[in-house]
Amino acid sequence: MGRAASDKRERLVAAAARVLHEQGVEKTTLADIAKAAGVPVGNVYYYFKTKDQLVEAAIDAHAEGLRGLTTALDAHGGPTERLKALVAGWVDQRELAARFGCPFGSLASELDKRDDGLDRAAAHVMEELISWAEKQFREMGHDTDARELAIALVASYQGAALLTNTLRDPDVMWTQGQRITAWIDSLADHRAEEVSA
Amino acid sequence: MGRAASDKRERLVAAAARVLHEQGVEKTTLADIAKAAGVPVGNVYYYFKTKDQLVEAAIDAHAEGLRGLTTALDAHGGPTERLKALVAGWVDQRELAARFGCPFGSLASELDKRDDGLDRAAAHVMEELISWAEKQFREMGHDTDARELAIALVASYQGAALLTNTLRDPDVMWTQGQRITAWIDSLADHRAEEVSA
DNA sequence: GTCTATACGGCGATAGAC
DNA sequence: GTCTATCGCCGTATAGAC
Repeated sequence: MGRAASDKRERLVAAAARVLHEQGVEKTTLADIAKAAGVPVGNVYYYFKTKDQLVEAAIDAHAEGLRGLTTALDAHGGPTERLKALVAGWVDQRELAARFGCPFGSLASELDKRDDGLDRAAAHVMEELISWAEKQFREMGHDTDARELAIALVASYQGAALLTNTLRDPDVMWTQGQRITAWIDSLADHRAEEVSA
Repeated sequence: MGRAASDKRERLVAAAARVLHEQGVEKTTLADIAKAAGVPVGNVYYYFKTKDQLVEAAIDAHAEGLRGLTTALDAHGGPTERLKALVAGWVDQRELAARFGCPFGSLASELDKRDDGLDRAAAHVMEELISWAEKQFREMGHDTDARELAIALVASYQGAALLTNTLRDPDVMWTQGQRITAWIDSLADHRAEEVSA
């Protein structure tokens, strides 16, 4: 595989991730993606055998982006700061969420209607996010309910993103982000209180 | 319009609401809905001019179902009990949520990708739910932040439903329902504490 | 490797018999 | 009012020229 080939493939995947977010999986045609990537329609099949494979590549791109984010967060601060930074990143994307919802959540929601492997691929990415958050809560001293808290965190965000989108109001995400941040802070006291007690 | 006509119309709408939830809007064909309703395919157009009008009728059915639920809840107990009963109802549907997500949330999420009026129709139903919850919080003495709390409640549920669906695990909804219920209880103390203080 | 032209199937919607 | 047959479009996927 040559250099130019990889370049077009990357452009297709990047365009797919963006357009699938904006339009949804079922409404998006290969022509839409090809046009956004600046690639002739029929040529898509040189890089991807089916539309589903292109969707899967877009999911993988989300997975890599998530890994890049969590790796960057792992480099600085403590678990509480890392979780709050995660939320802050979500709040920063509130304008996008108001227009199209959470880039990955709306994708997962749509893929969940399917029986093929694509729904499980999306589930795996979501699981990675939850696991990372779970690890942070465990570091904060929440040994027994770390996973429950991680799910509560991600659920709060996903629900806030859905309402932000449905109500077309970025302020919803901002307000809920404040709530979630305060909630994380209240959990940060957990170990400190036990230690000082 | 005769009796038989209304009957078929109702069957079509009921089938549409169910199949749209299970398969999603874009993946569902008129043939799927007609088959589920026991009505010949082409005959659908006697009752609905377009597919979108049938989807809109399904949204209206959700709206009426919601109104029936809130009306029933209004008849008993105080605002705290009503909100907890609402959550309990969601938890009871956790098996369905694990398979297909929240019946209305997944619909709203998909319709949000569209420009036509259907997305606003879904938004209106979501707004009704939020407004009802807001009223309950206001009755509980949360005058200033009732709407913020109502959005937090609905968002928590919608996010929990999304993760329940993605992870294919009804226990997620059960656990998060417990959390939300405890949270409502903690808010119920609000006015009592202020009064007793 | 890249792109054009086209085959093929499916779905929304219509026409018209009964 | 009810149902069948069918049209026309569009989207995926393929064949094959360059």
